Order: sequence, then structure tokens, then C-alpha cells
Amino acid sequence: MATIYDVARAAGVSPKTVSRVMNGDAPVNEKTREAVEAAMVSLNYVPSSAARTMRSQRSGLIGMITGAISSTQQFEDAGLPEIYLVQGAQRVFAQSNRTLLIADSDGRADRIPALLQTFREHRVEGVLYVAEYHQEVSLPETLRDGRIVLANCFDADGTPSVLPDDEGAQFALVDGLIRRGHTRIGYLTLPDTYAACPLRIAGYRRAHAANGIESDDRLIQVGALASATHEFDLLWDALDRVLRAEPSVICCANDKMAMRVYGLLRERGMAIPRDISVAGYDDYRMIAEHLHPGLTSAQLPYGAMGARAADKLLRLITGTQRPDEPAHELVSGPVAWRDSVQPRETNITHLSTRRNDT
Amino acid sequence: MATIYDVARAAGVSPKTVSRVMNGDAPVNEKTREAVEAAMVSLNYVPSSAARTMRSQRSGLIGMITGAISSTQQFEDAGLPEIYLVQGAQRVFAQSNRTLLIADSDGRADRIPALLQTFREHRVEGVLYVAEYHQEVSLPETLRDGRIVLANCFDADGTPSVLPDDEGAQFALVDGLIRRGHTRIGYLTLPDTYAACPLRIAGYRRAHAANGIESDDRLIQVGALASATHEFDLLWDALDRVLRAEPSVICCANDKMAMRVYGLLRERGMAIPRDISVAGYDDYRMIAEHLHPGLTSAQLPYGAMGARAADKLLRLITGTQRPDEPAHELVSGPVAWRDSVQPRETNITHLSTRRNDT
DNA sequence: CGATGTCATGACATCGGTGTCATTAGCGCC
DNA sequence: GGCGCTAATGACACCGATGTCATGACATCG
Repeated sequence: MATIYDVARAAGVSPKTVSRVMNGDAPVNEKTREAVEAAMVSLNYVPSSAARTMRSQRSGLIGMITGAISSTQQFEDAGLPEIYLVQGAQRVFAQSNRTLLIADSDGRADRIPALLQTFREHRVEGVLYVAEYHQEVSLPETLRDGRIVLANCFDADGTPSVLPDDEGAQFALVDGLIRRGHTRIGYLTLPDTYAACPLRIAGYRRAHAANGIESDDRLIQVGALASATHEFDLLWDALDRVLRAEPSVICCANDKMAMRVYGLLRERGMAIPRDISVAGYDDYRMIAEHLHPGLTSAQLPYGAMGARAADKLLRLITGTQRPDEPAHELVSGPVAWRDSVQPRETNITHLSTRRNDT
Repeated sequence: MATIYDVARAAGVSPKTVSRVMNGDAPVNEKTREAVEAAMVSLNYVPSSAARTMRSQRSGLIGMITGAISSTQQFEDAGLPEIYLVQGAQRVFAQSNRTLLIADSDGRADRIPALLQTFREHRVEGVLYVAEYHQEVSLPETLRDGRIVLANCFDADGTPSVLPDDEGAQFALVDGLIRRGHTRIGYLTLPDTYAACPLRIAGYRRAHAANGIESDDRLIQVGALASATHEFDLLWDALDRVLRAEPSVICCANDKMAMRVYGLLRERGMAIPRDISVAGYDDYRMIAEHLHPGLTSAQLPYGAMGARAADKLLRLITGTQRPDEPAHELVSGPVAWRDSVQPRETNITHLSTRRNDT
């Protein structure tokens, strides 16, 4: 493999001049530049980032830890779309000429120190720590010093993080339901051990308050136990109790639950959305678009979170944080309105749902 | 940051001895080793992989290109579970002390050369090229030289690859259906532009032949156009034609389609599995487990493919291929039997379906 | 007993870039 | 004409590991 010396010899210049052509850090005569570039092409020269890193002390590498699910493997495929997060982050880093080193902890926190050791050997300039679902995490000691941004999670020490705006998105969803004429809005939630849930309930309540509608706590029921194996044991009962409060629409904690609710409602002979409307959360398109009818859902913006987290980390690394930059950033996603929600007669008539189905 | 010289000084030995302690490539006196290790700990020494790479010409890095979907963005979230593939590969590489560099082409083939340039600068030891769904790809010129393994795809030049065993899995699924008493087995497939489809049909036919059942081509219908926007336009009609051939079970090309079929069958007033059984493909658990009833499906073994591809690449790199190692390896996955398939009366009575639902 | 081998260690060069500093040429200006 | 400044370039050391080779101390063997 050709080195900078080979290129220099071929172009009849010094290695340092070749370096200058590559980095543009000092003026180079046009003729010289052309000669060097020609030599680089003809020798098929590829600079060695190892050598560059060694001298310049900048590796151009970012470490990313995924699979950082907490010890209990609940909802084990909840974070599947985190590939979108990886993609969003990678795109941003590529633009700033940095490459992503990836390591997966396989859900085992005890493996993380070894992964970090590897990252440090590669002299990563920063670390992105990604959780599979919105949760509180506790970082290993060894991570506390470096430049790090948490994505889809947060810790007790106020480490910079990027989080989905659960409160805002649930507000937007419920507010949209109200604008579509719904006033009795059921809510099947998950245990508060999921960090997102209290936030979403808050959004639900704020939407009621903002529209002057009193909310009825009988409409809010917990539809799952905090244990993976009995995940939806409570769902039938919770749904039963929500229905007794006579809702015209039922919001679910996620699309998976909504898919279950479709089945349960059908067993009761209720048609969606004729007899009752349903909404989900996550906008897990594989589900939401292909359920029948299409499921209205608040989008969890994984791609955007990845990009925002990458941006934030880059600013940390280059020391170019904005003066007012908050430690925690919320990322919003839109609500995807589909046919599972039917508008009710109301004085707001110009609104309609978007059709996604044939 | 401490260097090997700092450690050597602190331990009262030469840098080379420290190197020997780390690499274990020559005998070191027990006392000396302890002194060196103590010095490493107290100085919080982390070796520089850049320096090591430079001297030893081995980077310990593997490049992985994801998002390598072909130009047409059909089924845009088909490859979501590729995060499992990433995880499977990463796990294997971690064991051999290698780290994964990841780059996403964002579905744009024209970006791949730039990604490869980055990989080469980092002197990756090999490249893993991952497609989102089983397909033929055409590698850019620049990739043809290096050590490379394709995962979930193949090319015309016979580049080593790891592929899902579509034929075998569909055989297992249909064979299982036959053992459960089904003889008229409908099949809703996709256009042959999807590489997996002809293979699965072959498995379907082989299962019939192996059990001495004549297959009826009216039972096989194409349920989608080869265009993303009209993805399932044909489904209603195809289903209609399949039903006219009086099947007792309908196999679908993937779980997404099966989810649609659930809806369409219900619209016709048919109960699953009482009136008709349904099977999917992919074992996309987010769907298959939470549909009601749970969907029987052949598993696409993403994690295993990632691990197998990583293994294969490592053998390519270290030159330890097995003597009989084939260029293309098939990875099998099990069939997940759930309640969407109901056994029919038959002389084979000891078989039963596994219950996954409450 | 000398030859040979293994253990344990160090000196030194080297991998391929870049930072620092020096040098030369050319130009504008007082 | 000498001074100061910038453009253009090169010499040289250095980043932090490891490969090669040399060396001394013992152990083993014929």
C-alpha cells in the first residue's frame, strides 16, 4: 500500500507538501497540487488514519453503545427501530468526517466496561449511549469522565441527553382527538416503571385542560404488569374497565398493545372505527400501516433522535455548544393520523383524517 | 494520557517488556509482569490502537455497510430487524478482539464509495455488506479486491455470502402444515423480483412432493405488485382467487401480508383459525406474537446470519477457511408454531401446536 | 567442558503521517 | 536599497507502539 513518501517521490515534492495538499492547511502552488493529486490517483494512495491519529491526536472516531437495555429484559423487541437511531447518528457524523464505532452490550451491563476499554484504545472522541426505550440508566464509573451523550435515556447526574418528547406528542395526539370531536378518551397505559408513561399521562391531561374538558380517571387504566412473561395479562380486564367509562376512543401505550386491543374489541363485536376509535403510540409503521384499519399513532422519532444526539455530541467535542444549550433536549415527532380514528360530529368540520389504506 | 514509556519507567523495565506483558508473545518473569501490571493500573494506561496498528499493520477493525437496499425503495422497512444482524456480527467480532466500524449508505448506492474510502483509511481487515432483504446486489468496483462477505444478499461474481435458507424454511413450514392434516395449502406470494420468493415456492412444492400430495397451482397467487405505492393493491383479488381453490390454510409471503390477510378474512366473516388457518413468514415477533390469534411463521434468522457472516469473514481474514467451505452458506431458522394454524383431523394425532397466547 | 538451547530482557529502528521551524523567492513600501 | 510580509516548500523530530536483533544468565546435553 502506497504511503505519503511514495506519493512525494512520484510528484517530486516533500512528504509535508503532500500532507498540505490533503489537509489544505497551508497554501500550495496550483501546479504542485495538480502533480501531487495525479500521483495520489496513479498510486491509488489511501492515507492511513492510524498514522494521522497518532500524530494529530484526533481519531475521527465516535463510539456508540447499543443494546443498553436494563437488566430485566422486558419488552425485548421494544427498541428494534434503534437501527433508525444508528442511521440518523451515522449520517451526521459522516458529514463531519467522523466514523462510528459500534458495540452492542447485548443487554448485559457488565459487558459495557470491556466495550469502553476498546473504545478508549481507539481514542474515540466521544461516546453515544443508546437505550432501547426511554428509561433512566446508570452509567459505569469509567464513562463519567469522557464526552458522552445519552440517547433515548437519561441518568441521575444530568449527563447530556436527547429524549423523545412524550408529553408533547401525547398532548398533540389527544388534542387532535378532541379537535375531531372526541371528549371521552380512554387511555390504556403501562406501569410507571416505564419513564415515558407518566409523561404521556401528563400530556393527556394537559390536552384535556387546554380544551376545557374535565378528565375522568376511570378512563385511565393500566393494561400490563411490569413483568415480561405476563405482559398483557391485565389487558382484557383493563380494557373492560375503560369501556365501562364509555369512551369514544381508546389510546394505547404503544402500537403493540393497540394491535391486541384490535383483537379484543373485535371479540366483543365492536368495529373500528365505527363503534370505537383506537390510537397507538410509536408509529411503528410495520404495524400501524398494515393493521386494518390503519392505526393512528404518535411517532417516536428515532432517526431524529440519533441525528440530534450526534449533533449534540459533536458540539461537546468541538466545544461549540450554544450559550443556552440545555443538558436535555426533547425531540418531537408528528402524529400519523390514520383510519382507526373517526371524527365525531362537531362544529369543527373542516378536519379530516388522512387515508393511507386502499 | 499515559504511554507505554510512562509505564516502562514506572515499572523499571523497557517499553518492549511492557509490550510483551500486554501481548504475551514472549516469556516474562512473574515478578516483572506483576510490576508492569501494577504500573499500568496505577497510571490508568490504555494502549493506543493507532500506534499498534501502524506498527503491526493490523487494525482490528471490520467495516460494515448497512442500508444497502437497491435503488428502488420497496418495502422500506423490510429490513428493520437488521439491527439483530448487526448485533450477531458484533458479538462474534468482539470475541476475536475486533471492533465494528459502521456506515450506512442510506439506500443510496452512490454513497458507498465514500464509505469504503473511510474504511480503507482505517485499514479495515474486512468488510461485511448487509442488505435489508434477501436480494442480488452488484458491488462497486472498489470493493471487489478486499476481503468481503455479503450478508442477506449475493452477487453475480460468486462473492462469499451468507443467506437465509428460504427454501428449507418454507419446506419445514409446509411440511408441518401437512403433518397437521392440511392438504390444500394456499400461498400468497410476492413478485419474483424478490429473490426469496422462487426459493420459497420451491420449498412449498418440495414439501408437497415429499408427502405425496399433488400441488394445485390455483392455490398459488401473487398478492402484490412490484411497486411500493401499490404494494397490496392485488391482495384482495389474490386472496379471492386462492379462496376459490378451497384451501384449509393460507401461507403468506411475510408477516405484514399475513396481518393484512387477517383483516381481509375477518371482513369476509371467516374466523382464524376456526374457518381457515394462516401462516406468515419472517417471524417478525412484534407482529406475530401480538396478532390475535398468534401467527405461525417461519423465522428469518437475522442474528444467526450476522454471526455466521462474521465467522466466515474472520476465516477469510485469518486464512483458516475449512477445506470444504462453500462460497454461499445457508442459515436456517425454526418455524414458530402459534394458534393461527389449527390441526385438522388426521391419523397423526400426537402433534399439537404450541400455545404462545393467553 | 564446550556447544547448544531457552529464558528474560533491552537497544534500536520503524510504521506513516503531521507539527514546528527554517529557508528562499517575490512583492510592496518608505 | 533595505525592511517587512506572504507564498511556497523542505528538513527534521515526534506521536506510541512493535519487529528484529543482540545480550547475558542458566540449564541441558553429548
